[in-house]
Amino acid sequence: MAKANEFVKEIADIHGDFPQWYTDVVLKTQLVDYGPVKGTMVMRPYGYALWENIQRELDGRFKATGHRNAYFPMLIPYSFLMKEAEHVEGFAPEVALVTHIGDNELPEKLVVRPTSETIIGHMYSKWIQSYRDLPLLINQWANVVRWEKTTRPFLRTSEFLWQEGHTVHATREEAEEETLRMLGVYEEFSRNVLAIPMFTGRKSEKEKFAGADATYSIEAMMLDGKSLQSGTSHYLGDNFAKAFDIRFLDKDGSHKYPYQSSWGVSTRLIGAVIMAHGDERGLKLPPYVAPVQAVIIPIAMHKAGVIEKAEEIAATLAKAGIRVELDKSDNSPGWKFNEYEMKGVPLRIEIGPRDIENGVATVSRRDKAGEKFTLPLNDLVSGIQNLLREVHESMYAAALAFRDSHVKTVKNMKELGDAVNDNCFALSMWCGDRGCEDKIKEEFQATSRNMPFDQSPVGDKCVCCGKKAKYKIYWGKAY
RNA sequence: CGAGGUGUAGCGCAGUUUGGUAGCGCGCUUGGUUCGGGACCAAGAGGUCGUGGGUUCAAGUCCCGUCACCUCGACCA
Repeated sequence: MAKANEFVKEIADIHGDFPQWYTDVVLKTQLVDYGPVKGTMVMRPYGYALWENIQRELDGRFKATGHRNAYFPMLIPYSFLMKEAEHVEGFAPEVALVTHIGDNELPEKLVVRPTSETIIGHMYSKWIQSYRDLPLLINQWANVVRWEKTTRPFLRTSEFLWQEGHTVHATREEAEEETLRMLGVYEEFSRNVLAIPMFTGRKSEKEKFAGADATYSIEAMMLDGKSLQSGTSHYLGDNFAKAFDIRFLDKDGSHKYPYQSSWGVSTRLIGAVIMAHGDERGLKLPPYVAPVQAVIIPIAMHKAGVIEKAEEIAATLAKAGIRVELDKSDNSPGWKFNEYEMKGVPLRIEIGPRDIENGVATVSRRDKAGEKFTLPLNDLVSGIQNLLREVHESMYAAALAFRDSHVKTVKNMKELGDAVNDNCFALSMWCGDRGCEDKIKEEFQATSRNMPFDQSPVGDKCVCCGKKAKYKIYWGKAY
């Protein structure tokens, strides 16, 4: 881990702010390819399989909390975007517009959705009449388009895949509760599935979603000490309800505006996985989302019985629900070792004449590359299942230890600057003024990440202006 | 949009200064030998040199235009 971090620092120094190894790894491991249009990506099967596993895990959690999936159109009338003042201002500069069909100009421009609050708001105003229609708990899996100026595979692409939850509640309290519940789902998912510890908390006014009353985020620390906003959950108040005239008749017989939440995570999570766990050898995928959890590499394939044994083991593991792949290609074993380590496959199982003779398989863990040990063939399924769990736990522990050692509590601007320039997050008190946030951005290229729910103070003065502090907040350089 | 850079085989590049047969590495194909940490031998396939025009007996190379992409600064899941 330490070695990987040194490597990242070194590369980061050479190539500016963004580590080149990241792009190299993404391309070499065949997660994605560049698309023909700048800033778009083609998700290759290996990368898409990773996304499918993330989807499946998340979707199960959404269902378990009472949500249902639906789908809304990709094209949105431009006028919809205009209905919520802050929302237009936030998104208009980066939306793609459809202006023509063939040679005919459209009477009204269409927006390729950058997010779906507006079209969903429009539909919800038709769907919701009574308090009996609430709460309305809906999620959408979709693609969105945001034309950012600079793009990075997974971290910031012109088009990306995500899920967006859009809920409607009769009361403010219920909507706020939902906002925090889903933030909690994201945190739990990150910890138990992606093996990434997240800082959860509220974003500053400056950093919040255009049109929201409050935005909460999960923030992950990458191995170069930078922050990646990995998911957000917004409390929308009644802003969109008023803009789209969503009203319900309450028990007391009066019309009321409901309160809403929206929340989303995207393919950016794949970027988080790469940069929170990966190293100079390539990917290090957390077992519960790895497209291939264990790869079987037959040794001396031409010798009698080797292939047959490897196939038998593959079938046994697959039957037990382990995502297993047998590589029968005629590449040399050494080549295969490097290939699957680069691709981040958590476990490698070697099976050769020597193993068969001894009734074992030779196994190696990606998170502890180089170490080899043996497992008895007669109990391989539980052996592999235990190892997958252990790999997950040690990956989480390593990420947490790294993060803990890269957070510094700071009292003044010098300490804050030193911390973020030393690839750390800074935790400080803050007066809450936009001016101080702007100043920190200007001086150190660091932005506020979020304000943790545990607001027990680490001082009483703002780190920047020295006035009485209102909040405890994390700062960091971010992707 | 401001500054800089690059376009030559699937990928990475040399060749451009000084115009003269289109090259190298990896990958790919075929055959053989190998196989416990990125194997080796042999034979092959693969090119409108980003693009349009000009100069010249002759242009990847020189001149003019144009397009695309990359890096760095202002916006962002």
